[in-house]
Amino acid sequence: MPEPPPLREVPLLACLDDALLQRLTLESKVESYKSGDVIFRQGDRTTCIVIVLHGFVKLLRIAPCGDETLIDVFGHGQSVIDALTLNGEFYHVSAEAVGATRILKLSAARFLQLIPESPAFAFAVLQEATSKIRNLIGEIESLKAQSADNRLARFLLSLCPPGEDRCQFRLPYDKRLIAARLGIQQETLSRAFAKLRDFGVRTETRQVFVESVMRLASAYNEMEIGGHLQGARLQRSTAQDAALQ
Amino acid sequence: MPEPPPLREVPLLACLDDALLQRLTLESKVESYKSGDVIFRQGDRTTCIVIVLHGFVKLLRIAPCGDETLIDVFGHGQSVIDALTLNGEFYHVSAEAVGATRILKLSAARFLQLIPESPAFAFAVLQEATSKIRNLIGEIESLKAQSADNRLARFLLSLCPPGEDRCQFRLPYDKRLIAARLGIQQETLSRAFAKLRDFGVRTETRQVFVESVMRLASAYNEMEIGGHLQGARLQRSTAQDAALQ
DNA sequence: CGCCGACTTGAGCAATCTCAATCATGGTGG
DNA sequence: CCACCATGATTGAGATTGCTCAAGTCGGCG
Repeated sequence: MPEPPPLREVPLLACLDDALLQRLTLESKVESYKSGDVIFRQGDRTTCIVIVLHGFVKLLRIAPCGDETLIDVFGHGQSVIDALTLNGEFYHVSAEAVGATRILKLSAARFLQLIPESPAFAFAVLQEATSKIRNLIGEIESLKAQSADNRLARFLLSLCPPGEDRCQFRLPYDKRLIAARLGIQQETLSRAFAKLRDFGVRTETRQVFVESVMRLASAYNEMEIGGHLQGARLQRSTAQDAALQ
Repeated sequence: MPEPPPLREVPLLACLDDALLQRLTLESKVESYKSGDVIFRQGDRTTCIVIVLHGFVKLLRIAPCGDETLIDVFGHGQSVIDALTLNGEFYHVSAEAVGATRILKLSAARFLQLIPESPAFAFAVLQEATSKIRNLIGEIESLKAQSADNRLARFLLSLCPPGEDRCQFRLPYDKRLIAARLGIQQETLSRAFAKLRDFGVRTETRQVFVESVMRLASAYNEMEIGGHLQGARLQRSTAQDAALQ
């Protein structure tokens, strides 16, 4: 179990000098949650910026009818940037602890004050935001263009420790949550794992053994072809009169 | 056909004083494209920030196998913020003109210089980025939790001019592109339109007539119940040992 | 030992895709 | 002015993917 990392190791805060870091963390607090606890709720007024120190935090969107859709999962050292709003508005997602979790809560007000004061900080926040955008775009691509099997393969590839071709690792959280992350049901996830067995992926509950990352990667790339080229090449679209309304 | 809007009307630039706006636009240029022209290509070095003056710009992700996935569509006055990278890196998406389009290309280098110089500008950029994040989150929610019919209804609702209950409007671009935006095939889109006829939505090619926005909105909300409550309420997930790897 | 939760597996069903045919529509050239 | 072609849109039929419901297994823990 890693100790709460020095705040310097949090990318978002790495650029702050001592004085600013001081000011930012003066009103901050470390909190612990148990699995399922709500950290903040969609619709509540934005009061704090959350940084995960230990464990995982999941972000959900809650529809009027009560449906919960998993948006993102954050781990060790990550800042929950999706929730950032600049005008003291309201959270547009809810955050819950996954397993026992420890987080740092920064005051949103202080956080926002610092942006104009420190260009480096503003830059770091922007960096975080653009990288999150890239992330979400990848997610959308995945959801729109890939099958459940593909998405699982991609997910597993992202978990393989770099460097080794044969490797093993633990799934970071339970399969129900992984399924939600991939946008499928747990039964479908189970079957997707079963299909990957043919490509050298074995699982024992949480533990995953990958015979060859290369093989898995090429399976990932060929699956869409192996199936029958489902990914639609977009046609040209015309909008002669592109005037809206 | 609206004239190219004064740059002051572009939200991203509204906060700049004359001197800074001058500096930013010194190296900028206005360019015209015809339908399908590539504005920038995924993988190319990031050289400019694009603002749409007239027409539409679509963003695509291109997979190694050649599949193109539509990520986003931008219209009049919007800045193509998804493409922003801070370290003079590479575009991670491609941009193409949809119909005849006129855009403003700002120098990315100048753009980045301005961020530390003007806190207000940094704030505006960040604002744009966080609002894009909200947007993409909505997209993901839609893709994960809603049926094709729902997504179309939601899309149409977003196009209805505010205030009126009975209304009509033109679709901003052709149905193939709309289908791609919703993550479905054009045939499926066609059938989705057919289903909405029962809820007072009629179409004549590009023109859409909505009998009652309220009715459409309630159809949108009830469809998931009317069907059979497909949206999975997420279960609690445990991750006792949440240590990654 | 027995329960509970997480995971797996099977069977049938629903949503969506694919392929193919048809039908408008608008522009073009004779 | 009209035949003709290209493009977009619609519709039908069958294949596929993923979902739902229902058992059944496995492993840990009181």
